[in-house]
Amino acid sequence: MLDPHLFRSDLEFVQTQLKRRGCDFDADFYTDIENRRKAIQVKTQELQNERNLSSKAIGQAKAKGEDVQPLLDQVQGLGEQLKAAATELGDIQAQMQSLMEGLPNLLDATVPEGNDEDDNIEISRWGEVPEFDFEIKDHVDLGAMHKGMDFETGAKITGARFVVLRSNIARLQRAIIQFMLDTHTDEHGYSETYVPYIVNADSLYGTGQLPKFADDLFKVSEDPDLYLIPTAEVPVTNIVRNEIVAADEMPLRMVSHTPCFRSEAGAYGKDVRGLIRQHQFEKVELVQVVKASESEQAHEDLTEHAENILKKLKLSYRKVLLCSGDTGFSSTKTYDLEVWLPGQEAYREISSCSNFKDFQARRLKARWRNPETGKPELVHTINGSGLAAGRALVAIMENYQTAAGDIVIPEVLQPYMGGMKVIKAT
RNA sequence: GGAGAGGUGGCUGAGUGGCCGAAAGCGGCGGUCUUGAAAACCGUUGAGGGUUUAUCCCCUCCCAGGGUUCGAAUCCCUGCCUCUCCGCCA
Repeated sequence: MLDPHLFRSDLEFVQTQLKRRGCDFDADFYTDIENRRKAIQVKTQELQNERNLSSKAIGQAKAKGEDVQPLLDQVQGLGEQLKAAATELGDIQAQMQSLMEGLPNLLDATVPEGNDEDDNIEISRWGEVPEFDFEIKDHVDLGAMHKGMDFETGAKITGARFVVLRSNIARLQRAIIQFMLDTHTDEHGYSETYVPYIVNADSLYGTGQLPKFADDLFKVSEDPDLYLIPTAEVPVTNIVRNEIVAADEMPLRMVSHTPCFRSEAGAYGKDVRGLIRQHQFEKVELVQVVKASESEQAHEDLTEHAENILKKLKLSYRKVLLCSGDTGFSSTKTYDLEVWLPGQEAYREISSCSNFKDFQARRLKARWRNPETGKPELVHTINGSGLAAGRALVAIMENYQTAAGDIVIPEVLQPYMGGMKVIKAT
C-alpha cells in the first residue's frame, strides 16, 4: 500500500508515477472520496466528542446524586446521528481502502520504461555459455533416461504440472537445497527459518498477493480461509507483521527452504514441457527486513548473494533489470537472474530479487523503533530467490551433461551427494 | 476428540459500568548524587488517526468482530488464539 500522505501532498506525482506502470489513476475520483472522507470524519469525531462529554457529565451528576433526566433528554437522538455518521464514514473508508490496496507500488527512478520482458535491460553476464560437440538433450529427456524424472506418474497421482523425482535426480535436488541453505547461513549471514506452508488471508494480504491475485493461489480451506504458500516470502515476511522490531535486531536476514504452490492461472500455454513451470516446486528464499536508509544497498547485496550461488555452481547467467511493465505489483525495483539452459538455448529466470521499500511494511504494520527519535518507523522489505531449486536442477542437468548422457556433479555439490562425482546414465 | 482456565502497554500483572489509555513492579529514557560507574532518589515513558504552519485540541485502540447502554477493558453473543488435564499420534 502506498503512503496516503503522499496522495494529499503531491497527487500529480503519484498520478504520473502510476502511469509509468500503465495504471490509470483517476485523481478526480480520489479527490472526491478524500474530501468526503475528511468532512464525514470530522463530523463523526465531533459527535463522538459530544457524546463523551455528555456521558462524563451524566456520570458526575449521578455521583453527586443530582437528577440526570434533563441531561439524558439532551443526548436524546445523538446516538442515531452518530450511528449514521459512523456508518457513512465506514463506507467511505472502505471505498478508500479498496482503491488504495488495488494500486501497485511506485517504481524506482532507475527502472527503465517498457511494456514487457523484451524491454528489460541486461545489466551483466557471467560465465561461459557451454558449447557441446554432440547432440544435447534437454532435462526432460535426460530425466527419462536416468529414470529420475517422471511427469506421467506425477500426472496420474495429481494432474498436469506435477512430477515425481527419483533416486539420484531427487537426491541432486536435495543437495542443491542443502548447499544453498548452508551457503546463505554460513557465508551471507542469514538465519535459517522454518515456516508454515499454509497461511491465512491476512498474511497474503500483507505481502500483496491478496486481494488482487487470488487466482494464482491454491486455497485449501474456507472458514478459516487458508492457502498454500506461493513462495516462502509470504510466511517469512509475515513474521514481522504487527511487530515493532528492536533496533538491535535490525537488519533481519532470513533464509527459508519451502515448497511453493502456484495455480499458474493465465499460464496455460507456457512451458508445458518439463520442470520449468510446475504447480509445486522447491525454492530457497532470502528475505531481509531493513531500515529505510539501508534498503537499496541491501537489495544489491541480496542479489549478489543469489548470484553467488550460480557462480559457485559455475552456471552461466545474466542479470536483468526489469522494466516498468514487467515489475511486479508490490515491487519498486526487481532484478531477475536468468540461467543459461542449453535445452532451450535461452536464459531463463531462476531468481527474482525485489525491493518493496515500505509497500509491504505498510500493509503488514511492520515497524522498527528508531532510537534517534524513539518512534516506530516502517521497515523496508527485500526478498529474492536464492535460488529456485527445481530450475537449478534443470540447469545443472542440461549444462553438465556428457555425450553419454551422464550428469557431472558440480564440485560444490559433491559433498552433499556422498562424494559422488558423476551420475551415470546407465 | 473430551474437560477446564485464560487473552490488558516493551515485559510481569491489577482493574467496582462513569473519576481508566488504564494501578503497581520490571525494563527504557532524562536528571540529582559521583572523578566515572553502580546503588539510591526524583521525573518521564504505548500505538494509529483527524485538525493545524506548529502548539493546543479532538477521535480510535485493553485478542478480533458484533450487541446492550447516555456511558464498556469491565455486561451479552460469535470467532480466533494460548495454557492445563485426559485420549490419540510422527
